[in-house]
Amino acid sequence: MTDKNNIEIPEEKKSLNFIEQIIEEDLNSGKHKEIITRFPPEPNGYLHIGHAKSIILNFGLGEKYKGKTNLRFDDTNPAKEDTEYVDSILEDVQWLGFKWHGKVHYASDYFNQLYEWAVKLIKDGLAYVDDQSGEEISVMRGTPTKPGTESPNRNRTAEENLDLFIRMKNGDFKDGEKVLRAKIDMSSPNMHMRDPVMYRIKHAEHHRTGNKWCIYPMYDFTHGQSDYIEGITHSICTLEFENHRPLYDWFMDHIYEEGRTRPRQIEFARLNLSYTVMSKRKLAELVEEKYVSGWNDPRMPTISGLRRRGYTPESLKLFADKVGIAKRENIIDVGLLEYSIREHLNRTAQRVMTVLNPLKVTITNYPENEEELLPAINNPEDETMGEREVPFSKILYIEKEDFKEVANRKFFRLKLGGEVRLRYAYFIKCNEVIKDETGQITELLCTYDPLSKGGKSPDGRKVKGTLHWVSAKHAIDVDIRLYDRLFSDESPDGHKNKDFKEFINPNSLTVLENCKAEPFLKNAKSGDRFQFERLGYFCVDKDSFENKIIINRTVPLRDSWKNK
RNA sequence: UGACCCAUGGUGUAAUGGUAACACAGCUGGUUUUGGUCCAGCCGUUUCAGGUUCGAAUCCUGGUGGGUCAGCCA
Repeated sequence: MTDKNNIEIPEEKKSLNFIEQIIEEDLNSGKHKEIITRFPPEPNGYLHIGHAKSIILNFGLGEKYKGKTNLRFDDTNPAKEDTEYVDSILEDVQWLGFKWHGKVHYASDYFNQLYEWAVKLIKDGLAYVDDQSGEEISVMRGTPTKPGTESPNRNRTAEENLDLFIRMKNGDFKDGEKVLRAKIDMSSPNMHMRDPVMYRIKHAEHHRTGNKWCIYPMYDFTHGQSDYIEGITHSICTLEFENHRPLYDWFMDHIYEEGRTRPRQIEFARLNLSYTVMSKRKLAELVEEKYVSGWNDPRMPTISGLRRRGYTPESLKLFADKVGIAKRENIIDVGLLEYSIREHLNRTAQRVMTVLNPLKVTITNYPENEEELLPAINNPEDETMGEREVPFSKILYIEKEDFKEVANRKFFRLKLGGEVRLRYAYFIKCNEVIKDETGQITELLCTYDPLSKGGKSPDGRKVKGTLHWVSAKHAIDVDIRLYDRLFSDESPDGHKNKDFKEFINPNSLTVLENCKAEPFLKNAKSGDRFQFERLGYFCVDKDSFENKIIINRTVPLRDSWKNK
């Protein structure tokens, strides 16, 4: 490699994360010819950006290593699950641009097989039916530092256990009356190994199996086996399942058949984002208590919320890439997410001029009924997007905050007696300020320099500021929703004795009505994204109707002018 | 007073025993018909203490700090 005669430039190899390293080892060693991963949501809520990280990881690995990725619903708890969530999850995964291999899988598809494995474990003396109440079981389990106590039912014969289990299945018992437990070790230092419950009785209707079953397997007795059935090679989950891995392996040890693919569980750190909460329970609370308009409120960190806010699938992939994969607990600065959407939209978004808080400007030396069309660049980062024409006339709107009667030299926008450029139009100079009785500025009287058409100075004189503007006569009215972070605290659920809702930002939504937009926006459709010059990236909301366009601000432009 | 896991700039992620790299944030400055973009520079004696080694962010031991586990949730 360091041979001086060797003129080969070593390939710049992007470093692998620890999961990719494991996969490459497994592929190189021949342990697996092909990898199969899976994304296994429980359909009991909407997906959030943390799930997006997991989806991108699992499907990304499948693509990178030319393997497969399954989508499997972990639907073993009929009390909490619903097809509404199934539908939203399907939509979100597809929106992110991923295609699962084959059909959609459901853990409930495996209930028969799971039942048979349970019977096998009973016959092998590795599982027993326990009559104790939930509370008794809990007490008998001990604590992390004190070993548990064995159940009085622990040494029933296989025959008795089998009979009882069949009767559980047949509906002979009420909810909670009996459970099936694995017979492992009540004194294990790992709580999960203290005879974990495998099956519980729930007389509830399941969203897919209806009333066929009244016993349902627990997560631990379902997940690994589902992986096994599907031939999953790498079962990737978050850190809190680390302590479950010995149990995952224990069940696998007792059902595994030589020659089949044996799945391996690998854990990575879940995503945490600053200034928001990520748990399904807390997000549901925000929805139920109407702090937001729904799961897809643009302030929510849900995939559907981000989508409505204007985030693109590409931006979330860019974000996931920057965030990386590791085992360290983390809180990612929400600024990184914002950077990611700017990065994508800067390259792709149509530019347009819109005035949020209009201030009337009359060009006193511009002919009364004259109007002209001025060419404007659609995206300076992408020539192929071409140009459009923007109408100019005597009466215009500029942004209120772009004018100050008097200001220091750091303020290089419009001031009384000062000159600025109107983007793609002319240089204008402000000569007079008109105010109402209360002293509020209502109008500016300006003159333009006809020779500066297009914004180029004819005599080489410079202006420091360039403003966006809209012709009053041609402007269309739009309503704009400005969003700020939902919480005012960096880690709203990180305070011991405080409810996360105490940190809700009361100003997370500002609605501006009758903003003035360039006519180009007339035909904008729900979901269209734009850069409003000098302001930020915006996305047309689905709430828009016939003749009123409603627009969400996705994210402001970076602003290095932090005077004010 | 258990088991398992983690520890590198403000925030994340690399460096796989051989000069601590990249991104974001922040701060300077340059370019610019968006105070955007783009470009350049600045910003860490790798949690501590020992040990192994010619050489340690990396391996070993111990400490400290943090996380997870006591659902018939996933």
